[in-house]
Amino acid sequence: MARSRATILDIARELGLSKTTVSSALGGSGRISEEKRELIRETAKRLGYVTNRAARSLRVNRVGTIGLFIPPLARRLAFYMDFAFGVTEGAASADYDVTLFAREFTPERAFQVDGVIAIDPAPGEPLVAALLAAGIPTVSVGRYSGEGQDRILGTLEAHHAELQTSILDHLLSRGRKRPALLAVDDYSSSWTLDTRTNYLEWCRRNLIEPLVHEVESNATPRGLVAAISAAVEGDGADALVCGAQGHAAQSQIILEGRGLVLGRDVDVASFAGAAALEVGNPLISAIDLEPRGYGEAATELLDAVVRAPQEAPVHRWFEGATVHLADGVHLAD
Amino acid sequence: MARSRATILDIARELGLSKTTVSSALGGSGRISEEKRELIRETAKRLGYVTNRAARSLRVNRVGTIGLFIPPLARRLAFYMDFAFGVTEGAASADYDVTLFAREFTPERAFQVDGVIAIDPAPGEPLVAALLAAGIPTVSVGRYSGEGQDRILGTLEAHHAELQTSILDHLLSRGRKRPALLAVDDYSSSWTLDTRTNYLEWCRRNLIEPLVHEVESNATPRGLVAAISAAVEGDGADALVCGAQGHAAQSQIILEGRGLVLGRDVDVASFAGAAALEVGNPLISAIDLEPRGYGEAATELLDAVVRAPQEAPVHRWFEGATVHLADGVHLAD
DNA sequence: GCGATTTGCGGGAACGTTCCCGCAAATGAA
DNA sequence: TTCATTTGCGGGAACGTTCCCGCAAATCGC
Repeated sequence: MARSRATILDIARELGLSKTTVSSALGGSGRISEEKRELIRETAKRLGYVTNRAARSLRVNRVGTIGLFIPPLARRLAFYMDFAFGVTEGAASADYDVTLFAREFTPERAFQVDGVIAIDPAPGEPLVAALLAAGIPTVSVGRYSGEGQDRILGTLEAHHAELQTSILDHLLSRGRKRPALLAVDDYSSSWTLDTRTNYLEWCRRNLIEPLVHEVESNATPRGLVAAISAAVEGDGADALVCGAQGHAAQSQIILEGRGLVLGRDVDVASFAGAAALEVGNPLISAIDLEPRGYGEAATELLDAVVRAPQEAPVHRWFEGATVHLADGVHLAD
Repeated sequence: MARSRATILDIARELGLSKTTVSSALGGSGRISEEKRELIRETAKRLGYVTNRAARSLRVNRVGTIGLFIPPLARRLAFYMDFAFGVTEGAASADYDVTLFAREFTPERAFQVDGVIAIDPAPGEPLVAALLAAGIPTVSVGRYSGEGQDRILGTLEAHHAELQTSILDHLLSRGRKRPALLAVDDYSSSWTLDTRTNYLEWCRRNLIEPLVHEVESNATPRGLVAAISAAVEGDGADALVCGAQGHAAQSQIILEGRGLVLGRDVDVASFAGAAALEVGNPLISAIDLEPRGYGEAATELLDAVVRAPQEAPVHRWFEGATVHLADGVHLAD
């Protein structure tokens, strides 16, 4: 496509100025009279000028692109999709584009990025290890452990443990003494792993018998039905805590189909509430992880550590995640 | 990040050759002795050389990146996520990176891409219109109609109508005379619109009373339950055809919760089967849209029309989508 | 009114590639 | 041997920016 765009030189010629003047007028730097600057801006617009990023990149040694890594098994989840578009939005305001990482990362076929965001990488995730080994500035969302972890420039974390604990505490305060965890068997995301240990830890602290039921991450509805039966009928669980987006909503359907009333006969909660489906659902307690804001925050962190390199790795908390508690009917104790 | 990578000149100096020689050895062009070419390749690897895409782009006037547009309301659907990674994979083998389009496209803040893939754009979608107006090479997956539609370089289509018809025919052949459509109210994707008209058309041809029930695209489970009740109990539907990924699986749960047996009392089908959940589910008839392959095919089409510009717009069919029919129990007529 | 500083702008090099051309040496045909 | 062709490689320019520096003219301090 030989679409020859107007260059800075075209503008300069048009106005009888030099490219230096035009460049600094457009870039905001340099000492230019305000009237001339405005004139240059106008003609740039008129000629349909758009700055050639390749040329700029070459000169300033900065690509203007950040890479995004999402764990393969997690890619289909709406949460990560929302996160991705959050990153894209944050990136846009910092003048980055976002490239999706799918293929392998090898020295020969390296992506050309200023940095990358890796969300919930499993311990030792090969792609992240390769990035770190290659010295690509990398920020992790959720802790990364494994090969090269000391080369991570920054980590963004949400208060997963506290939020999850507050949900469990709420259930307990409502008199639910047998909350079961419906966990998924996806170990490619660190979040899944952390969730489980946090639940077990909470049970230990509160002297509550842990009831963990595993659901295949891409199981048929049957699998969920079986897990719920095992929990409610088998174990006598009085509350269901779901570790995957959408599972709480599906649980609601299943339980109501059996004539149970949510908030009275049984409580349902989600550690990763899907928008509308679970977050905002008055019968379900759910953590709203605010994926878009999370993504934007990740971009800000990456931008910060890339711009102003720090001695030590930077750690930041993401404060946007919130918990929505369903009150249900008052339970007599 | 002042990570100074090895350049072509470093290799040239190291071997006492000229940059031209090194460049053509690495690029595969030019007349070079095979031994020298191998030597150059080795030292390139040894020095950790990776070609600077900015410099190349500047020289050859090609960016090496394609943009991907997904309708805002559809972004959260797993189908589009899979499609996106299909595109990314196809792009990788053609040596492209993939940039996600989230922000506006304006002449001043233009993305720097060689072309873009727009999937299921609604008629007149503003971003697509802007791209076409700016002369960005654009390929549409699913027909695009509206402003600038004649500037579309290529269109990739799946046999949605035929596949959907074959599902409806199958239901009919099993004696289901009152199949209801559970449609979603998302009009930002052309696929949704086409699905509905195709269903109505089929009903007209087969003298069957159309039963359309609308579900909010991000409704709570309650909404789906209500729609199903209205269809099955209200309208006496004997089959449910779902127009959104995941709805068939949820329908299964709801119906089984009511003691109905799928394939005997009622049939369930999906026009957009979710992997594992619906496609491969022996009780549900589902169209497997093969999103990954679809994405790869889209990349191939874009690459083709960008490389070798055609006179007329190119139209291609995607043959990868398949339909999986659930037999259920034999129904006496 | 005179030197010092500031303002407004331009020249030129550099970023790392690719590609056109040129030129010597090697090879071929006669 | 002689001339034509091929082979192997290098010089140099160009892609569009940015940025360092230089240099007049204008402004300022006293």
